[in-house]
Amino acid sequence: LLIGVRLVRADALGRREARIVETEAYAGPEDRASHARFGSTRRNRVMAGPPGHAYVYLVYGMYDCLNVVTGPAGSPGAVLVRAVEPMAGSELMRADRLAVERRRRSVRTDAGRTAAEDRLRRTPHEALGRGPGLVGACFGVDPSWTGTDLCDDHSSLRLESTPDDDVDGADIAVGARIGIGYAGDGWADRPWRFWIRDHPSVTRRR
DNA sequence: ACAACGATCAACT
DNA sequence: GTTGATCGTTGTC
Repeated sequence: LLIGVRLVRADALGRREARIVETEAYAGPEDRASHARFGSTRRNRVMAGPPGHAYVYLVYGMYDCLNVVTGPAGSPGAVLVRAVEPMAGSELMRADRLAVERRRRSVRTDAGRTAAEDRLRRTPHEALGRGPGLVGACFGVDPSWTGTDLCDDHSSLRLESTPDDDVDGADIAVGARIGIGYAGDGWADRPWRFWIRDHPSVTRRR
């Protein structure tokens, strides 16, 4: 399980670090909610590769979502990082989230501009990475990051764990995955979403 | 070639 | 509780 593990991006810009507090599991072709459900394609082919690599895709035309490939090579699967708690480098996270807002506003009317920026300025620390699209924005990743070896200490984007990251099993809540109603009975309600109960950085109920 | 549709978020009522 | 923004991927013709 990835809950409690640190997501780290370290490069010339600096070091950002966040604790994973919410995830969702996606399986292979049999999972009607998984990107692997159509077999191997150019987009998802990394899902069938060796575990521990990044799979980043664009959703709704504007949000980049980060997944960690799971399972042995040949068995496609991935875990979506739905939310993180910032631990270090939150200035960089804010900067990249602002960059996303600026990108959006270039095709928007003047009216919405300052409102979005002001809101980000008021966004509390623990809410910076509260949502899969926001995780991607905080870490400045896009689909070109697909294939990055997250288990390699030399990768600028990687996973790290420390003894502090051990989570008590009793603190982990389980439920249905979000935003996959199209998958149908038996898959849409499959309890493959995991989060730290009552954690402030976990996405809210809808 | 073309049309439909999301593993979302924020701003509305 | 509803809706608009925005575009690559996928399935269909």
